[in-house]
Amino acid sequence: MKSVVEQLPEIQRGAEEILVADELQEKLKLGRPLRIKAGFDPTAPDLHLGHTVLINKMRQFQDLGHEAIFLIGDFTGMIGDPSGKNTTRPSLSPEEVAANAETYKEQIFKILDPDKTRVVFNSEWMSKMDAADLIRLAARNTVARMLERDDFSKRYAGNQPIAIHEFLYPLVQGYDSVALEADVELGGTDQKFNLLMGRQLQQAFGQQPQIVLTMPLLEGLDGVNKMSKSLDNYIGITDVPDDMFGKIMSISDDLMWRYFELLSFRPLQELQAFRDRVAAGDNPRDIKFELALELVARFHDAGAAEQAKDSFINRFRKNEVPEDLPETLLECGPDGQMGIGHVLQQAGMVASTSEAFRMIKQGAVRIDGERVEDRNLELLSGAVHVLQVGKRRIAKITFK
RNA sequence: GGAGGGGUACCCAAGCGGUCAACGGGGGCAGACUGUAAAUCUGCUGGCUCAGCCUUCGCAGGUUCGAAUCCUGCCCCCUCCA
Repeated sequence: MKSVVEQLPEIQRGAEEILVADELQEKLKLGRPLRIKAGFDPTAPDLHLGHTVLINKMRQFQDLGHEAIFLIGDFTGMIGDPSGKNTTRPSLSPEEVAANAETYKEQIFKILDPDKTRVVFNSEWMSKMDAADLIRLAARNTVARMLERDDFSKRYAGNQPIAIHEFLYPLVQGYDSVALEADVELGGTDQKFNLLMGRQLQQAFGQQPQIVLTMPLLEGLDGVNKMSKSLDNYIGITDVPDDMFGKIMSISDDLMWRYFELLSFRPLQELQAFRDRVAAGDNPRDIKFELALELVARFHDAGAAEQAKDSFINRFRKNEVPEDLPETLLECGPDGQMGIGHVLQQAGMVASTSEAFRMIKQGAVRIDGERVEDRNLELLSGAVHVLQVGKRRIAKITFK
């Protein structure tokens, strides 16, 4: 195991806050593997790069010889995290939870070492807790303390309802740390309150309090809002290589540096070297290629990454049509033809035929590279065409 | 329980009898310019069998030649009082 002095800077990389840093040093000095806990919601097994900021940090701890505990909050999921705007969530059946857990494993083990990862469910201990236990747990805290929390206090001040069970969420999450005897808990900055609750409860239960390490929330493709599926500004870790590569290339230059910091495994000196190159006049696009290559290789492999880069260059720099297009088969009517509006709509390239006509009017639609001017264009059965709407939507369509 | 204010398209927000498929802003999409970057300019942003037609302004009725706009009932939200 590396020395404390070697470990510290790596642990601090990208971290927003470490509470309390001195205590972390003390724990590291123990020289034993620390138990690193991070909790995940059981309802969203489709991970995107935003989630991986945390998982990367777990991986880093693993590499330093510590034990990563991937906690699936199947019990907490029944409550619904009050952090942010969420109000209620559907409760999941045990089968659904199990299925989601499998999906999680498939995805996280692209980053984490399966042999060094413990996957646990908090229903394991929470479902054994009876009402009396729960009341004792609740007695460890006060309403005033709960109201310190930002979203609660805002809602309270703004006359928004706060259901009593929402107070239980931080308590349960905190109790997870007690049950696991966690040494460190990782979470997004929005989780700070919940993470600190773990410290408090551990102390109440006579344990050494865990270290809280918060990571920033990664901005999505728009560069403003946090990455999330509902805002459709995400890069899914199961995205196919071409999509993933393309999405990374579409982020702004400013955002690129942020992604490098939080997503890349490159040493900090290398990142500085990239900045120097751009400052010296290099095209930031070429640096962005490096980022895209690294990330696509992580979730697929190096060959796929190179291929994605080639097809990106062919498509957007040389304006060629990519080789492996999504193919669609459409069936023409009895008259053996189909209007362009319907084609685009049925191929899922536009939401409605109205939108299709709008796109044509704006010069966004191309067939086999030729811009479509006539909205009454009919395509004949037996034909095969490559259709494009704008720069990003493209498909090969066979007419039957 | 009482008094007042409000529910308009993805979001904010005008409109208060016809000229409203509904001003304006945000967001999004598209075109130009580029590096599928940023910035900028332009256009679009309910649906359809698309030079026309159909359905939208919390819900259900009503008045009227004509309603998002007026009337009645209902639902929901906010503010103040108890």
